[in-house]
Amino acid sequence: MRYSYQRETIKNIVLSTHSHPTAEWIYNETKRSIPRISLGTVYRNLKHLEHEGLIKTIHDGNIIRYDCNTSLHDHLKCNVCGDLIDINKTEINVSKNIKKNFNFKVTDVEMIISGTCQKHT
Amino acid sequence: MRYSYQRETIKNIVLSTHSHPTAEWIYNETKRSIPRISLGTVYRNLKHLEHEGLIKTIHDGNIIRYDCNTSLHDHLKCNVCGDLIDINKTEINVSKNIKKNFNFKVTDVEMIISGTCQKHT
DNA sequence: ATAGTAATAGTAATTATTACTATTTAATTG
DNA sequence: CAATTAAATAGTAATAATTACTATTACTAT
Repeated sequence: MRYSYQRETIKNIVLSTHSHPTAEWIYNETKRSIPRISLGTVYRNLKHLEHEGLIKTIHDGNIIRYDCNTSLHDHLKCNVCGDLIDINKTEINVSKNIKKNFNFKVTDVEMIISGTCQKHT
Repeated sequence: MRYSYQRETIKNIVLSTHSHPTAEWIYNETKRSIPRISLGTVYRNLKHLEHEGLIKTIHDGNIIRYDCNTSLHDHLKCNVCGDLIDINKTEINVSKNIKKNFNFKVTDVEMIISGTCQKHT
């Protein structure tokens, strides 16, 4: 992987927020230091960073968000404000049971719990 | 809700398969009996059927699939063949714990477990 | 310093979904 | 039963997120 200033900048931006940003948000942030950056460059580098295991993707409805928290965790999604809240994995041994019962080799578990967060009570 | 032959046909098609079809697939199936049906009609009626609680949506990556199984269950997604396999809810009391620990009112839990299914071992 | 090639910018294309509008059709009423 | 009304449709256009393409730029090894 050859060095690129664009990728380094994108990496720093994504790793410095816990807000589960979209590609569009990251694009706009990156433009602040690299005004001529291309949206394609952002997408390409986010893929690279994911491949390297530095970030993870979250499928939030039908848009993709990026998460600098690569540890095992799930998300609470508030239907009112749209916020995604990190929570610890609620079911650690899901893989083992699935493997046993379905002969299915688990590589990833993605859980999104929707509802209303405490801000709207 | 006024009767429509289109909606009735779409409903029967979705309720008669467990293959978690996409809107496109449902559109093509429906065209076999209603050749001039519009894709917009399919989307609109799938929304209606979901609203009535007759079907559920599954967010598979960034496309939407439709599921006639409205009971509480999760999905195994095979990364090789793309198949979605129904499994019973692995964590029934997730809502209660989340409610308690995060003051978050859960309305839906969507979990997709990715990996490799038994067909590829 | 140069050559080679990976990465980029800018733009076009693609895919899934939603919006729009003139026309059709189901249901209601006199 | 014919006329009225409004919901639903067909066909098309628009939108949004993402990917593909290509000429140019810029890292890096020699």
